[in-house]
Amino acid sequence: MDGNSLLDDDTDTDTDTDTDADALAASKVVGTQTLVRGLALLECVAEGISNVKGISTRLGTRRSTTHRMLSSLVAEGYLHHVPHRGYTLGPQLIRLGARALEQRPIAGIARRQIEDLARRTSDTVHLGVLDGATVLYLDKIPGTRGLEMRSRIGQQMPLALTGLGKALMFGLPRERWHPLYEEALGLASRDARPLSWLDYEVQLLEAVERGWAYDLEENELGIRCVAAPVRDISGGIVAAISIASPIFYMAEARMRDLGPVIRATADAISRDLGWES
Amino acid sequence: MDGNSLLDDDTDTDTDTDTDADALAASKVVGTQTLVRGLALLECVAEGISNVKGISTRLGTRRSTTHRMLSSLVAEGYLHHVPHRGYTLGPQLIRLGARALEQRPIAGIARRQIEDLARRTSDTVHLGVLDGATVLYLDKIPGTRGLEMRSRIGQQMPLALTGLGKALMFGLPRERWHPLYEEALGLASRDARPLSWLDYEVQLLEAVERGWAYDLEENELGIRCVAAPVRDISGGIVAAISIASPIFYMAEARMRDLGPVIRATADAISRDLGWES
DNA sequence: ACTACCATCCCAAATATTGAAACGGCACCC
DNA sequence: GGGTGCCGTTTCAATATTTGGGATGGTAGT
Repeated sequence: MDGNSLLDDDTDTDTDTDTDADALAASKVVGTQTLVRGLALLECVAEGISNVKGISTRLGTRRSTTHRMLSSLVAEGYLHHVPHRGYTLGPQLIRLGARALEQRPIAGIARRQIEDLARRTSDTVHLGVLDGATVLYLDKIPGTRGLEMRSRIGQQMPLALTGLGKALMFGLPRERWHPLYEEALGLASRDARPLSWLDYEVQLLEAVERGWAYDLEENELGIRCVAAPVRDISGGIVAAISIASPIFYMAEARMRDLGPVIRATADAISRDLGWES
Repeated sequence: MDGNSLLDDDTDTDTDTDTDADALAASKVVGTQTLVRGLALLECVAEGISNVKGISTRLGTRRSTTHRMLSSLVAEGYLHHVPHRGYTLGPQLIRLGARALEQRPIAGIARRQIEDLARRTSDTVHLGVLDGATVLYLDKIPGTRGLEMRSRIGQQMPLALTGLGKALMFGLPRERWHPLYEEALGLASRDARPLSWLDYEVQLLEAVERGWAYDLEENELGIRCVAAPVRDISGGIVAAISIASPIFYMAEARMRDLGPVIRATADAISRDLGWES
């Protein structure tokens, strides 16, 4: 589907027609081909391929074509161009990204609540939604403990290895859990916790029962978090929030205490979204 | 229904064939027409036009064409589609927006410094760059005084009416000041301060001399700020930072004291960018 | 029930895109 | 400093791609 799961094949290798690209593999584009190509180009640049040649080979288009598309993108502000230096994502994307965030009602509605939560706990609070096999951070209120977390709005993390992600998985059918677990292990940054699938499933079931999820350094070393799902009027899970902190401030006892707290905030947001009881 | 009559400054002198669209007026598109149309479509949705009909008339394309482009955009995650409800900007844009932010070296380099500044002053600190006649917020460290400002990363504000913007104007040729001032008055949210151009110019000149700029509630009522420009290795101004706070915490005396402080941080960032002396 | 409007699909016409070639220049590497 | 490779840009004929009218089935809202 949206599999842009390549890491960095980058330079060269191909010689003649077909290129290495999966771009052609997805030749059964949905609607307007040219448009899809242009978007692929954007993602190319997003991945850091900043030269014309690299982009051409990656997309399977000739130089002049690539150049023409690049011109449009630059003219519209979607890309920034430093003449003999390369292309980078432009200001228009920053703007649209911000707009996209604004258009999510959840982000606005939850703002107050999670700010309040962050203030009361002094910890970092995240708001995230499901996006494929990942969790997409929609908002972040930094903690006031001095130490900053690496997370950023707009970032993505493997679903199954974050507290936020686990809370989102509450709402998914159980048969999807295992594939997500596997995929997360693949996406996992460093040598992740060797938590077996059996243990994982048991823990997730317990979390569902309990109403909130824990993350014990599975995603980021030294960081623990507690997370709970947010529901909308239909009762479905549409987002999740989490409280995260360095392990030093997150003893097991505190995590247990935080459970009902985050649950309360999550439910409050849910009620703001029209959820009942 | 929902109007398609957005305010546009462009020359709408021609007007003959279809719709009011300026899209056709810009028929001298730079590169690939289809791509440009798709981007225009994105901005349409960004402005809140969420139905097919509205978009069609705005762009001057027929329904089937519009629909085809929308399909592509949805399939790639750039738009989100709720079947009989409309289109909204999608997660892909949130991602790319975040990436675009990351790709700006300034944002990363300045992070530490402005975090530090925010901590020391307890106020909100902004980082912004020039974008046309507006200032584009690249980063924001919220203050710890409880009161939150409305600003958000990715947002734009009229250049001439913000501290950040004035600091950015330091680097612009003086003949551009007046048009920017005029444009800002046009963009100004509410009935802004009736600061005459003459007074404005004098104050800006003083600010240049001084090395930092003030904003006395010109942009947001009840908010004052102090701002200073950031330079790169070429000596040109590439960004600006500001300290903002509710007027209660921003007596004139404090603003004067804050001048050298923000100047020091701005210069420190500049040095990190390669600026010398 | 009835009337919009929306979501989709099809296909011939023609428009807009493509890619090859070419040229001047900049950059980086010997 | 000379060489070499990539970049930026333009041209043009061939054609693949987009276009849009029309037609259908469905969903909301009245």
